[in-house]
Amino acid sequence: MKTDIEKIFNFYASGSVIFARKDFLQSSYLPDVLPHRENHIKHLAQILAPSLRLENPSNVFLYGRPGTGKTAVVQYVGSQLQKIAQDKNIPVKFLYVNSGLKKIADTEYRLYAYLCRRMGDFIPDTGIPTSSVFDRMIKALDSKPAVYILALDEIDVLIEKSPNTIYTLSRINSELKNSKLSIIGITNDLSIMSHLDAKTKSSLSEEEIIFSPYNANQIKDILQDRSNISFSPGAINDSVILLCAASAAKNHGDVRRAIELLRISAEIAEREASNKVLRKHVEVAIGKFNTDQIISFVKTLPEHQKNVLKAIIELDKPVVYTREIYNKYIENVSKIGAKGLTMRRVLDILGEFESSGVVGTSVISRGRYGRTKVVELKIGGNIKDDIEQLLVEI
DNA sequence: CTTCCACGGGAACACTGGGGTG
DNA sequence: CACCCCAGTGTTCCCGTGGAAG
Repeated sequence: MKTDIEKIFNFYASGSVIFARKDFLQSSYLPDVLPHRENHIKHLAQILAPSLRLENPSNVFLYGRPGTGKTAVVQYVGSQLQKIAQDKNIPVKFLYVNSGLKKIADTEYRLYAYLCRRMGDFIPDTGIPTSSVFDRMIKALDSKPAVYILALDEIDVLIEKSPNTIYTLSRINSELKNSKLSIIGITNDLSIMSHLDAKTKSSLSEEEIIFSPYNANQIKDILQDRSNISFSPGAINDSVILLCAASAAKNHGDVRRAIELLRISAEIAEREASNKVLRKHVEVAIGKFNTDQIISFVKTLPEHQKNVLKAIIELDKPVVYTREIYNKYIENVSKIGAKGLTMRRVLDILGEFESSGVVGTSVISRGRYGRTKVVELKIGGNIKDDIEQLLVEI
């Protein structure tokens, strides 16, 4: 026993034989080269270039599925622009904000407050009217003449929560006397624009760049590039990369997923004390990837949501109707003397489950017997047990 | 054509955690 | 200090509506 443990620790202590630079496989890592996105980079650079002559660049909208390089392209072009502006002493400021990040910039107030802070004006998390935060933001932006380029990642979150924010931002140049501001909107939700009025829509998307999913070959190239710098020589071979690429290509060409898959595979290999990553490690990683996602989702669910999910699982039928779920749910919670939520709320919770892929739903009309939602659990048999176990403890 | 029942949008509310002002 | 104002979240309440069985 003791020697086993010693073996494990010694193995890790002697350094990794697989990874050379593991941090290059982290999703936060921004590579110097973005293969197969040369045209997008050029296009965006052309749009933003006028800022270097202190002209206001067009607003741009970037569309594309997750993991198609939108964020990387924006950050890459933005940092290059910033660098050149700094060298030549031109007052161009590139501001990247992820407006999907909870509690940071996902509401009107928080976005303005965040921007103020970036500009050095401290704004508390709450307590001040939004309009005065807005005024302070304008003041900060206008304090010195500059061209600001504001990249709003996951802008769909913001649009959905408060279309008003986007409306205001798209008109902000009439409030600014000395400075100018252009917006880069980044989203993977193509339908989101329907929340906006025609004027705002056209002003925001003066230019549009579409990011189509990578195909398996392109993902392979990207993985190859990335593994050259991340792994020790010989630790990884083409067939492993191909397998990761194929799996990700099947999932809408999400390259982030491909890289993560590669990393997990390598971690599994390392844990098995193998000195190279093999196909079997990737196969394990693919399975682990899917289960891990659902399990961590269930783990972080609030109590009410857990109870609803529990009701669905306990009914144990291929498809269930809302009424059945609700009755079961009420039955369960009243057993522990709790009150339980309204039907209306449960309906919304089912909607939340659907958007996270745990269930599939569709609305049908059963004629005389009214309208109902058909709910189908999308959790496979093997993880279902794990999840039931998680839910028992509530 | 009627009838039924949940769907789903929207308003309103409660509550939390935090202002600024006198 | 007390007091009222502010934003955000999760919830309830209200209600018009879709659409196939009967």
